[in-house]
Formats: sequence, C-alpha cells, structure tokens
Amino acid sequence: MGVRTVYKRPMADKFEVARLLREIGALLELEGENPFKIRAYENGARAVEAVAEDVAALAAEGRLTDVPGIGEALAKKIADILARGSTDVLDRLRAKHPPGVLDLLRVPDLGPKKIAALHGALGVGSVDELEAACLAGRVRGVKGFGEKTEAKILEGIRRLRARPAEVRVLLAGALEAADAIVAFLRRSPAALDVQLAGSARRGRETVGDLDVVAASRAPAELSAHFLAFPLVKDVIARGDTKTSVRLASGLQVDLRIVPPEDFATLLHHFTGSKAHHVKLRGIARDQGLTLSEWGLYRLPPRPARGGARADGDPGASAVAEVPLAAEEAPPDPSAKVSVGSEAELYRALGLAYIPPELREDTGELEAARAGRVPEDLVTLEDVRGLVHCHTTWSDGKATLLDMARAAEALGVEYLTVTDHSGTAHYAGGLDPDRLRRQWDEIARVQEQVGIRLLRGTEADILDDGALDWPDAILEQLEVVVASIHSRMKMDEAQMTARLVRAMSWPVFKIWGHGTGRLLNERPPYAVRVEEVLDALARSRGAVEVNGDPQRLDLEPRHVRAARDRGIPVVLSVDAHSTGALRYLRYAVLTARRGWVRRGDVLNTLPADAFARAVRPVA
DNA sequence: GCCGTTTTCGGCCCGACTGTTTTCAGTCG
Repeated sequence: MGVRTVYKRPMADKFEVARLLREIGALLELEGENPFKIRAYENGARAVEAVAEDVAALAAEGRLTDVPGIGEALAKKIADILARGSTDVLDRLRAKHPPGVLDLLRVPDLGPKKIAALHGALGVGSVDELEAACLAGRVRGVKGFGEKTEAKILEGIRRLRARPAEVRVLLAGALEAADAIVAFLRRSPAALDVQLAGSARRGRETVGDLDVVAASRAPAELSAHFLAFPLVKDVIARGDTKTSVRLASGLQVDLRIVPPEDFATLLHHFTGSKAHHVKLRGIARDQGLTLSEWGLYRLPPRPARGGARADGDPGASAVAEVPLAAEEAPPDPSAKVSVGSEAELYRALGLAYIPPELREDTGELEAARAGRVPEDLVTLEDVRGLVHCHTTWSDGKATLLDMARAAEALGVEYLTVTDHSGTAHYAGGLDPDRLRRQWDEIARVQEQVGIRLLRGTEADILDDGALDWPDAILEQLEVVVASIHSRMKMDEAQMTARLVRAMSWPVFKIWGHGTGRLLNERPPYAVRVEEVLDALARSRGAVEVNGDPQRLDLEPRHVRAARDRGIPVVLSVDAHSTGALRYLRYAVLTARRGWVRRGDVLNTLPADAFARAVRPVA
C-alpha cells in the first residue's frame, strides 16, 4: 500500500540538492573529516543527480535509501534540503566558515589541509586575503610552508584570475588536434601503438588537455619524435614515460609511453573517468586484485576473520597471514594478470566491456556486471541522413544546391532542409510566401542530386509556446524542428510552461537544441527539462542531439532521460555551411554518452521510413 | 557516511610528484 503524500513544491530540485551535498563535503574536508565520509557526500551528490524519478516524490515515500549511495543519514539531510533548502550540518558549517573559503579550494596546489593551516595561523579566509598574505611574505613563515610554496600560491591565484570562468577547449577543436597528433606519432617507427585517451576519448563536450598514450620499445626515440610535431610551442616536462607540451593554440598535450604489454591498462587508466576508476578498483579489490596504470595484480591473501573461507579451502584461513612487509613490497611480477586489451581487463574483473563514452560511474559498472551494457550504441556509420541544416534562404552560408551536393558527397541518403521561420528576423527567417518559393527550389535541386531532400523548417517556439507557422503550412511540411531563439531569460516556471506547451502541440516535432546553451558563452536557460520530456513523451515528437560543437545539447543525462521515456532521438548537424555537415561526429559521441542505441535514432532509418516517422501531421 | 555471494564492523583506489622535510604530508589526476 502506497504512502499518501501531500505534495508541496520542494525548495530545491535534485541538482540543487547535489550542489548542497557537495558544499557540505567540501566544508567537511576543510575540517579534516574522514576522507571516506567526504567521498560519501560526493557519491551521494552524484547519485541524486542520476535519479530518474522525482527526488521529492522519493523522499515523500521514504524510498531515498533505495538509491545506491544514499543511506539513512543522507536521506534525512536530503529531505531537509527539499523541505527548507538547507540542513542542520550545512547551517552549522556555513556559520563556522567564512563564505570565501570555498573559493580557496580552486587555487591550484592548495588543498584542505593547507587552507586549514593558513586559516589557523593567519586567519586567511578568502582568495584576496591569501594574496595579501603572500605579498606580505607572511605565508612562508607558517610551518610546512616555504618561499617556493608562497610563490606557487601567488602564481596559482594569478592563473585562477586569468581564467575565471575556466574556459575549456571545445571537443571539436580538441579532437581535431588529437587526430593530427595521433597520426603524426603513428608515423614514427618507434610507435607500436598510439591512441587518444582522456576526456576527449570519452567525448566530453569540453576538455582541459589532451592525453595520448603509446606503446613503444624505444620511448626516447618516440618522445623526441613527439617534440618535432610542428605545432609544439613549449616543452613543459620530459621524462622516460611522460612528455608534456603546449601547442601553439595553448592546449596542453601529455604523451605517456610504456612497453606494449602495459599498453591496455595505460590506455584504460588515462581514459578515465576518475569516478569510474574509483569504483572499478573497488570491484577489483573485492576480487583480490589491484588495478593501476601499470597493470592488474593479484593481492596477497588477507588474514581471514574467523570461519571458513569461501574459496573452498577452509584449512588455509588459519595460516594465510599477510607477510608483514607486504604493504611496502613492490608489486610481485608473478602476481601480474596479463591484460591485452581493455575488453580483457573488464573480463578479468567479471564485467562486460564498457565503451569509453559510458565511463562516468552513472550506472555502467552495474550494467556491466549484469551483462546489460548496450552493445549497439549508435555509431557514425549507422546514420543515414543529415538533419537540421540551413541555407542561404535564411542564415546559412551555402546555397541549397551546395548543401545537397556536400551531403551527397558524404555518402548519406537524405538531407532535411530546415531554414528559420518568420519570427527569426535576425536570421532571415522565411514567411509563408518565401517558404513556398523555397519548396520550388527544393524540387529543382532534387532533380540534380542523388539524395532525398525533405521540406522542413526550424520553427521558432514563441513566447506563449505556440509554433511559428499556421496549421495550413505545418500540414505541408515534411519535417519540423522546433526551437527557442528569443526570450531566453524567462524564469524557470515560465520557460518550462512555454516548452511544455510547445512540445504538447499535436504535430510531430523535433525539439531543437533543447537548453539553448553555448559552451563557454551562454548558460542553458532555466527549465525543468524532465517536465518537458514528459510532455514530449505524451505527445508526438523526438529530441535532437545537436552536433554543433558549441551546443552539444541536450546534455547526455537529458538524452538518457529522454530515451528512458521512449522518446526517439535525432542526431542533427544544425549546419550553416557545408563544412558543418561533419558535426555529425560530435552528435554521435554525445548521444553515445546518453546511452543511445542504433534503434533509438530516427535518422538511422532509410529515407522513406525516416520521412514517415517524422511527418508532422499524420 | 555507505555497504555486505566473507562482513552489521571494518573496510573504503592508486601512484607520481613536490616541497618541505630527515621520513613524510599534501595535492593531483
């Protein structure tokens, strides 16, 4: 029997809950709390973010502790946050620590211990105060600090201020550089294998630096070859296994070189993510193994705590003590488990292979244990048509004919022509008259190319949630992308209502660039995405994963929420030029991060089936 | 603070590097 609950609008959504849990964790860190407790807050924050259901409903029904990573204590605190926007421990911590103190954690090389020491000795409670203390030469006098540390802190503060918003390189730029570097390294005879690793391999929308890994028997030779890459500007570090450079673009590239037998574990290690590794190593440990970039090793048996061991050798338990020196001993080479590939590594841990895009500790390890990792995540080769492109009819740079020919040259079967609607004046949006004339041109160009062209629109979603075309036009279109381009600063309630109404419109529409963000430039607009998805699931429509390198929205977690609701996905290019038709690659990576499978994606269908699936009015 | 095909208590990922230290703590990825 379900618990009857009275719904009151919660003070916080799940992301606010997660943010406050992280704040508690950070403040506890400053207090020198047990690191595992701090990790529990971080894990709890991640768990809350990943919850697909309504967190307030879970709390009301007392089911928060069903979520792995949330126990009694966190459940209570989460309920408090939902009810009143804070919780006792957070109130206490905030009262005790000055508000600027969390900013100090962002200073490079400054962690909780040093911050606590500086606060205790000098009363430093903000970045400004720390800077003043350094400039006055007072930091070097604190026990454990010296002149070098003082100078390093000043440099760290300078860097922090130089890049306040933490500008990261867009995935597209990073992959372009990575492709060139990997190809260059592979040309060296010393290179036995070279692969991109790091967050770029996982397809993260922005990356901080590039990690490249290589197998070689002649690391010095390969390292020297690396330094000869034409775009290398500075050498940051040069060692036996690690060489770091900065490219002319400012992007840092780390190359790590190991013998071929260690390559698979090295590649895996530097692909990350950190959270994925932490949990994976816990799984390894449970099985008497230990994992690092240097390989997978069997651990010496632990002393048994009474009773028979589960390994079926009860006699062993009394005598299988750990040798006293085992803690400090270097890894025993005979204990090494041979690992020839990432797939073998997962297999050795009893897990199915996990593609890099999924390695974020958002359920992939549990899925791998249960054999439920999707084996048919969508690939670039699966996609048969290019969706969402603009031409010179609105704000595109290439003519319709050029776009069609470029798409044909890429080997796809169809292209949707979706220029802007009338309200988008700034983008040369079409009125009904010009739209009809465009249809005439589409018909003419169709005669000249071997791919199918679909008559479409990118219809503006107006302030009130209406679509920017009369029904008479919508009925004659073959595909509708519906997007917001104006009034982006509405508050969350208004924006959510606007989008819910738009998505509820009784035509098949593709929700275009869902949150309107421009990476490094404009934050997503305030909207409760999951409510919009609920509306879309009830109505007829699909979500777009936009491949424009600056957009890449919806975000993977939203994409996953969409496919969990059975909403079909479209991988789009949002192309305003022929070159931008290649943005499909980034849409595919983003979709894979959202666990999207081939069968979830409408533009993996042949042209006829796709056209039937997206026809606005049935 | 969480968790349990050894466990309800005693674990909880791993190694490199740096600066400050005489043997290690702190930070990072």
